[in-house]
Amino acid sequence: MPELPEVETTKRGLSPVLEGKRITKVHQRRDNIRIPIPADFVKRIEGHVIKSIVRRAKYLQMFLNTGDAIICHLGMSGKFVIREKDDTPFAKHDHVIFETEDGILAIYNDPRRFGIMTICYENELESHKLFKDMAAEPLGNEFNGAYLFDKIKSSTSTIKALLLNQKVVVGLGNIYVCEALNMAKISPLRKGKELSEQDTETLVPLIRDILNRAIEAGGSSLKDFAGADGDLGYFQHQFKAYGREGEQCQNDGCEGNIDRINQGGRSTFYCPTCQK
DNA sequence: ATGATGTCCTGGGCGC
DNA sequence: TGCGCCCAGGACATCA
Repeated sequence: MPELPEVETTKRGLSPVLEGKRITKVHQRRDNIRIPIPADFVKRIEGHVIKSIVRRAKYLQMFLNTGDAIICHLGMSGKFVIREKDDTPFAKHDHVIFETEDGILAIYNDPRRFGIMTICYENELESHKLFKDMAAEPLGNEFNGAYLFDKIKSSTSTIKALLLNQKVVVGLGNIYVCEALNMAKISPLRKGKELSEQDTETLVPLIRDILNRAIEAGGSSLKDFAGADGDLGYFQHQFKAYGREGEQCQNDGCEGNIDRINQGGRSTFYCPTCQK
């Protein structure tokens, strides 16, 4: 389930393979993923050079020397696989493949097709409907306790829903929201307007901390990349609350157990004993 | 305007 | 063994 750290890791894995490289061939094997792939997608990329790759929220933006930007979202099951070009046939869910001038394949594979692959002019990115309403990056300077407090202080939505809302802060998904709230000892059931500025001052550094540690774990996974199977962005990571229903809470001195509840059709894992 | 719910999609796990 | 059911989940669309 790619959230910010997985997308960042994917970006760091793609950069050395694609940046500065000419894309000699694009294999587009479907018309759509979650939304249609533009009809001129292949034509606008083939023969051109990827200047740089940037992560924004859970999106990758690949800037071409033509002034176009490829926009890519991994959805929930999307990933890039890197391998040298050979005779191996493409797999069932290999939807888009970028082939570089030096014979490397960057394969976008996405079984559940919740991802996005599209393209737009670089100078229209900021006003693009996918990006125009986005909140601050959680690892950027703009995101601090006061920022978060201001975004949620009058909301009757739960803090769980608010942290998942990309207009409040981007990049967080179900897993890291559960983890951050557990570490902050804040109940996912509390409404935004019930949090104090002290609460948000506690929460923000913990969000940054868990994201940074996950990115670090992702970076370690890339070091072994040459010997691995070529899958970018997915790595071993231990969570303290997520997926640990029935296990003891790991917070210092807490003897409660992790519970699993349903919020908005999604599972929330939290400790009712210490998360108030 | 805000918040809650529905929707898309496939593979894996489970119960019978 | 196989069938059907449910679940995972990001973000937009739609409804109240």
